[in-house]
Amino acid sequence: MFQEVNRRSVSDEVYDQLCSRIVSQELKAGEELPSERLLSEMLGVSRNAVREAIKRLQQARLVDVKHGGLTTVLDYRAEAGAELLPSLLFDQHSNIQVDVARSIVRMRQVLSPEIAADAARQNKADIADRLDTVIEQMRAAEEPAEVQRLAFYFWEILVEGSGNIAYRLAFNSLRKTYEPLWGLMTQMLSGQQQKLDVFIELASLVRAGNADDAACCAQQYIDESSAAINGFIDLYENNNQNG
Amino acid sequence: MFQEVNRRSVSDEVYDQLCSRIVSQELKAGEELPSERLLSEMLGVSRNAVREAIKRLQQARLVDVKHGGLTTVLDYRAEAGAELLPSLLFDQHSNIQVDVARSIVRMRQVLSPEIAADAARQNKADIADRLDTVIEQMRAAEEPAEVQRLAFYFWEILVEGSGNIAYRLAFNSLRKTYEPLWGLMTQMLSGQQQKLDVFIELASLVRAGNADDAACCAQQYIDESSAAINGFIDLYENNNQNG
DNA sequence: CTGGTTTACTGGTAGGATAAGTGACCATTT
DNA sequence: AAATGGTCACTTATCCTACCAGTAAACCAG
Repeated sequence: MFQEVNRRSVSDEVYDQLCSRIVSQELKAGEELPSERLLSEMLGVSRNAVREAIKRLQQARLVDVKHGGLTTVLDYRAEAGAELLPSLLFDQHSNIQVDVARSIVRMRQVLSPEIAADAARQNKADIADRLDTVIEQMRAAEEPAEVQRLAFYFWEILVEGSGNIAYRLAFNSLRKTYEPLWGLMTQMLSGQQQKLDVFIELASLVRAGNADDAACCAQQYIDESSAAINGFIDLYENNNQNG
Repeated sequence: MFQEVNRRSVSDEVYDQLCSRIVSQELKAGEELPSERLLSEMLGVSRNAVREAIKRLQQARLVDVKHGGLTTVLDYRAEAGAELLPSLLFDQHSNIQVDVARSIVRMRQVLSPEIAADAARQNKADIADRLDTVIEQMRAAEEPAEVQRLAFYFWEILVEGSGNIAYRLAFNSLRKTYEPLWGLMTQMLSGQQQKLDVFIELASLVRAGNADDAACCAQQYIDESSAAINGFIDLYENNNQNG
């Protein structure tokens, strides 16, 4: 009904502006940013806000700040981490960058089978229990969007269950990237997730500690899911080229 | 002879201190940070420095800042991205967290074969050319450390060649994580990389666009490499338990 | 019980003062 | 002429004070 008002701080605004200019190559690697004072003057904000924004750019390894010298732009492809993906998914006109989208789908596709395998190897009953709980909820759910949400939650549990913090954090990054597309995703995959068989099988394989079959089962599921998403990405790409 | 002086800014210091307290669960999820004014007083720094540090914590999704209210600590396992890995690798006493180290090795192990396959699928001659150049340099290199460095560079090229930005950024995160261990790594793997056969074969498979064999070849290499590293991690763990 | 007001917190923004690093330039020395 | 070291005009780093704005709880009037 009512959507929360979008309240953004000045320094967020500055950060986004600089970040998008760097990502869009408008500010190329090796180039120098204006000085903080000049920037704050040009943007009509306090130096404080500019400093906070630049600190964040520095943390994202998008710029190199040198005391007494100018701040230089770094090559984000070579330096930045996975936390940059959300900024890369959309260009300046809010169009989806299809190559970025495909990259994310692909990475998810590659990691998922091994995550399932590792989760099975842990052989922890509580993980299987949690998976079963989600399956029950999926059975009870009525709306496809709800089933969709639970399906992603199922995977979150598997990731957690793999006991691999690198998987976990990488998946957090991926999740943050496709979060703005959540509405689209549920539409795209609406006709798919109805059959719970795969989830049930996966949960039982994890409970049995059968890593190889779990990987195989997961791969089968994730390949289908990825193909579906990629189909929509192709569609989006073609539509955007024509219109 | 002379080593560079370690110059760190105040806000970096504040950030590290808060970050490590959150990661070490000393500040648990859901708990509230002291107010900015109080923090700046307790730490003996200006409020400005505290604000810059908190902005970075916010960007790393370690805290949730609410205007007019207190900032609360988030569950970093559920929220943070891969950029947090470097902070997780060492605990407060600078001991390596072996489970984190194993996680990183594992993720690298899982991704690498598919990266090689995707790079081969691109079928770009310039990638193969660059790989060949590195092989020549490896042949010419004398010190094992140099060969080691080039081996990692070889993989960087493959990652770039896969055309997958998610791989690229994830690998950047991994690289930043094991960068402080670079000295150790070269020692650990010193007896291994001498044989260039695998690299030569990989480069030729990429040139031929043979994705399946490239994946297989990469997997063979990366499995050996991972086993070697894991062996050292086990050693480290046992040594640390005893002494 | 509801809705407004006050108050005392919180974070957000602004901009000045001072310290300190950097690099170009210049004077001195050799 | 070349090397050394000082000066100066930039920059960022830090701190400070003031004020704006949101929050929540206490309080009060209808």
